[in-house]
Amino acid sequence: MAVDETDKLRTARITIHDVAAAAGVSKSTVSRILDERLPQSDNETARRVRKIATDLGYVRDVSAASLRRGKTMTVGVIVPRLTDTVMAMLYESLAKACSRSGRFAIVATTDDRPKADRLAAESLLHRSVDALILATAREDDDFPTILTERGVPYVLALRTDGRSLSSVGDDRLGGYLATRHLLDLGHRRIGLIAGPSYASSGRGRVEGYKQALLEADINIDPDFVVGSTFGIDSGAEAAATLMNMKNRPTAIFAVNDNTAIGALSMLTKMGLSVPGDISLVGYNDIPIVSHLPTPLTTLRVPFDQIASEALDLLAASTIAEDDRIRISAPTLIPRKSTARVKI
Amino acid sequence: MAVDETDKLRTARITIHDVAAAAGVSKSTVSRILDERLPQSDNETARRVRKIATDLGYVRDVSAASLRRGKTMTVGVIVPRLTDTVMAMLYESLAKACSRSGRFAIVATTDDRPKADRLAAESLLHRSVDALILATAREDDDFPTILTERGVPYVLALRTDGRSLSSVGDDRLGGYLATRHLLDLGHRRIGLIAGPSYASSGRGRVEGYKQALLEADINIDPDFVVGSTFGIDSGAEAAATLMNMKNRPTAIFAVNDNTAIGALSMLTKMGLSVPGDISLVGYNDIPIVSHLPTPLTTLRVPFDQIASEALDLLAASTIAEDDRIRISAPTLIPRKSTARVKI
DNA sequence: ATCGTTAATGGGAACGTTCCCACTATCGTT
DNA sequence: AACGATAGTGGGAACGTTCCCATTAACGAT
Repeated sequence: MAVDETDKLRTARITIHDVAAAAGVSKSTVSRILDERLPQSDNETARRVRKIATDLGYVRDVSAASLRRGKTMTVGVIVPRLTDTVMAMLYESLAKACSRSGRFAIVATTDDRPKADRLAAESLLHRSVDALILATAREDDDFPTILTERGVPYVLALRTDGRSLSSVGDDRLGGYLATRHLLDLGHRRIGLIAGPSYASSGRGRVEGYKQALLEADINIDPDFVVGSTFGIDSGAEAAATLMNMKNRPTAIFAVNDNTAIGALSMLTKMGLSVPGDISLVGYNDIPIVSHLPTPLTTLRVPFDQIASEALDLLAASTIAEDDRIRISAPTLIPRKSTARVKI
Repeated sequence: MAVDETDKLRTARITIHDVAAAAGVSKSTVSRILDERLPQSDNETARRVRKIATDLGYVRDVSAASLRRGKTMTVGVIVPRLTDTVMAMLYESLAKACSRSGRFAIVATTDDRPKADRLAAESLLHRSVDALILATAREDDDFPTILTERGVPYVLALRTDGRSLSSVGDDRLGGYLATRHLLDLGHRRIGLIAGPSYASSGRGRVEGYKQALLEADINIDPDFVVGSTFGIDSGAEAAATLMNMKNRPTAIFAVNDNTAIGALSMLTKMGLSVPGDISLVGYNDIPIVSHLPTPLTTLRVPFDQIASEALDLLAASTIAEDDRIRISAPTLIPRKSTARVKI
């Protein structure tokens, strides 16, 4: 008998009815008292019901609640891949921010395939997410338009298409700070590993770079701006290109830490010392770069803030036209990979 | 009017009723025909209903289905952190394997806090996952017991407690292969950065190391086995410890790529060349290690297979006593960080 | 021709919640 | 003392599915 009891407790789910019965009120009352969206009432009854609910170990059935409410309290996140540490950091920040507001973030990856964001979105929408957060925005993409047409709320993160609601880092500022840092160290010939043109993040950093050079009255040598992907290999190639020039740069600003790591490899391979022969700046401050043989000077991106702003944009019902793109400022983290230029 | 129509189509969800009405059958019939668990019937009606369903753009409401079925087709994954690339790889493999069986993997992180797996599990169980996959198992932990008592199906991945259903890599073999590789290159004094004792993965690799040395009739010098966490810094420290010995090793096997990267940093800082002065082997083959200045020799872990086996264990209703722990073999990937010992 | 067997169908009750609505009690106001 | 406003309560219908059950149709065997 006692066994049966505990057995029941273990398997059978405790519903709102059980709580209602135990408290001697109706299920409606319990539902209202436990509704986390309503202002928390502190009735005698309310307190008692809450106590009983926790004592009984009641947890709301999300399926039932979602079905009735028409909301799942779930946000879908689409990233190229989680093995890209930058994306993992973004996702962790988003997950944290979601849980603060009682929501849950689920993630799908596109595996870097260009149009795979559609599939990823489909799989997330099948799970009835309330909204999407995309970290895969490309300049020319019409995917946001499709989402709008389908009535799916979404926000772009880290990259923007310039039109959609977006929460991004201040890439222009970051690019400026990085370049300015190198200028302050006396560098005049600064190479840029520029990243792909489709990503707004990369483009912004390039603009910041140019702005800093202009301010310092330095001509922008187009040869010093080398395109790349965001991958490590590409960074290595770009570094080789820069280093094989006749009047080669004394410093390199890489569009992200991955390309910086690739550049570092290549420079080492070429027998150049960092920062002895050449200074190097990355971007993102992924955990590994502070532990490299030469800890990397880089820009720390406030992922937590970017995540908060993204959710904030989702929550807001109306958004002023000039507030559609939230921009969070990065911080320069000087480490060992940058030094005063040798004369 | 026409506007109203399209507007309705856009917002109002298409239900099984709509499909039934359009096909002139009952909702029960539609439900049965679209049930993906039943063998796909190819009636005249079945084909017609399926066609109409896709034409209308019907997608099953997961909340309603979950509520009624009592299953969510969702698997919860708990990892220490996704910024650990190994864990990101595992999660991506699990997500892929889940989607193959029509399920979805959601993830929660413990942020490396020892008992945070309870919280993570709680947050996942709140979302009514059907099962859990844990990559956080510790030797002495009673968390699995708790889960069993609560009747939550679970499988351990990458690490095992020796009792629970588990899908792991063959760490002993991996350790053996790594060490054997170094032995084959003529190394006799091989240092080991051993990892924390609570993780079965680390312990297995240590055993493999010892086995290889024993086979080669080499005494195991306990000083050559240095404990560590799985972190980069810790790898650096351990490498320093090893290199500061009077009769120091000519090769180091690091328990994972992170510690190997730390070790590489430290060795470089100490002015030692890899593999010129010292050979180095890592473990896991995370993407970055093939792009380091010295591409790292390491062991590739078959994450996809480990993920499949984990889901397989979840699916199996009964499991033979000797089949509770599935073991997948890793592969040695020789790169530039290991070379024949200098005489 | 009749019977039993199998296969396909539709009606309707569940799953656990939320939310609309009607109802009662309480309170301050005139 | 009577009144309207306000707050709290409970009944019951929804949300979209699945699944049990009863019914009908089809078919081969006797």
